Amino acid sequence: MSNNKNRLLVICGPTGVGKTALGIDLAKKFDGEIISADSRQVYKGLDVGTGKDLENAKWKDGNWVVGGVPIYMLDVVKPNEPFAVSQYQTFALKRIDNIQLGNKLPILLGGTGLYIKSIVDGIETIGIPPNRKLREQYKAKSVQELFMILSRLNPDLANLLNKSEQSNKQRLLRRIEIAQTETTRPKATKRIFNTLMLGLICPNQALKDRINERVATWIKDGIEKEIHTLVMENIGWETQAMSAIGYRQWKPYFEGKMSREKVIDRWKTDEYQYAKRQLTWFKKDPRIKWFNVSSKHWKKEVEKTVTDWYN
RNA sequence: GGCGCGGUAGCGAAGUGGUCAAACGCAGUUGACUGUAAAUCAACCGGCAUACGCCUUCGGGGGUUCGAGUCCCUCCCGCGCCA
Repeated sequence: MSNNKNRLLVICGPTGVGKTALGIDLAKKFDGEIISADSRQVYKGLDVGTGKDLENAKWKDGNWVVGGVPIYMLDVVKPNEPFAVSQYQTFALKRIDNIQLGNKLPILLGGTGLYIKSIVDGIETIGIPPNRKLREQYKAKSVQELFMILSRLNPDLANLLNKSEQSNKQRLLRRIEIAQTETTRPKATKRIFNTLMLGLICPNQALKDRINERVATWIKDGIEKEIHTLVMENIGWETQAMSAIGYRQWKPYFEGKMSREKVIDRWKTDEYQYAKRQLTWFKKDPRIKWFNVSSKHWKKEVEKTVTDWYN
């Protein structure tokens, strides 16, 4: 396959900067199709609060199509099912292959850094599945104990961990899992693309404003009703899907323990904090070309960058 | 008008004579993160200083004390009860 045929355009950035709109724009101009890289939009039934922009969308052949542009990796699992990067990687890579085979430009678009990483860089240990038994067994152990266990299994790895990682139970459990299966590790998928990575950004206050506006819109668009439906369908608050921002915050409200107003405040704050975390992740990737959506000609600049790369 | 309770760092809230620049939570800042990633976790978080440290704080003012956020007096403000 020639280099030209192996293009992958990536659009990333924090929540609320307008990634989707740009993606659709570029898809139209460069004959592309979009693969969403969003860990919560994969869930069916989580529409309003995850910002799936489906107003003018049509469901066609098992996928959403907006303005003639297909968007894949939305609504791929039921809200009571777990979903992880490995599944994402598998499905998304297949999609990319298909799009390239159809001589179109795949556009990987989203705010989930790890998902993007799984496509662009691969994840070495991605073939090691979670060990539910182990997780259950070690659930009650302290962070210190887990660290000791890991140290015994793989001292070198343990010593590499920084303070943050050493205190992170979730991550420690995962590391123990990996250490235990080290010898039988399956080969990881590694693909090399001709990649252009675009990052969208805007000044802090502007981002905050955008987030506040979006939240207001989502409330108007019926987030409460959507959650009510999920609750009626017995989707538990503890599910991965319901841990999404804009959903989990409503738990105390539905239980009559918190006012609507407070829930919404909490929601906005969490949304903003999330955006900051996304930025922390993306900022350290030197391949990303950043565009400030508050500046005047950012779209033209983006188009120029893509054109230069495309030709 | 009387009695009672309370005013602590951006917010909430501990603290009752020294170990208090002041627990803890939230917010904030910076960051980590290769199968939960919209998750999970870390550091910092009065001012100045890289740091030893120095300086200014616990409603205002005045006292007691070697020493006060902590005790006394007084004033201001909020809440509750009685008038």
